[in-house]
Amino acid sequence: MKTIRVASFRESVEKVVRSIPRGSVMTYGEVAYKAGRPGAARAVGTIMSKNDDMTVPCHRVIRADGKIGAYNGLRGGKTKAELLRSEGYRG
DNA sequence: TAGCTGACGCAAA
DNA sequence: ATTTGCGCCAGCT
Repeated sequence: MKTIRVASFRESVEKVVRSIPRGSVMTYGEVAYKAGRPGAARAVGTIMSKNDDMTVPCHRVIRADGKIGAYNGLRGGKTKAELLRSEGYRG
């Protein structure tokens, strides 16, 4: 029998972001939708901002208007734009 | 438990 | 096309 653990929205979001293939990007709204909470794009941003997990390619999550948005800069001076461009994203 | 914060999203001007 | 304002949701103190 499985544990009765209910994945927090945060865990779902991290899982979705982790599933984003290299060279591709997803909007906060899309991530929220896949995480099971359509419209929670804001919450996704809130979660990502405090996310210290390097296993989550949070830099692959951009805004719905096409802008890159913000980034914690945990990569070491690398900007979100630099990382995305490095992976093949041109915008 | 309640209130504040913020890597967003969309509509209107 | 750009800027401003309001609404939305989950996390953190």
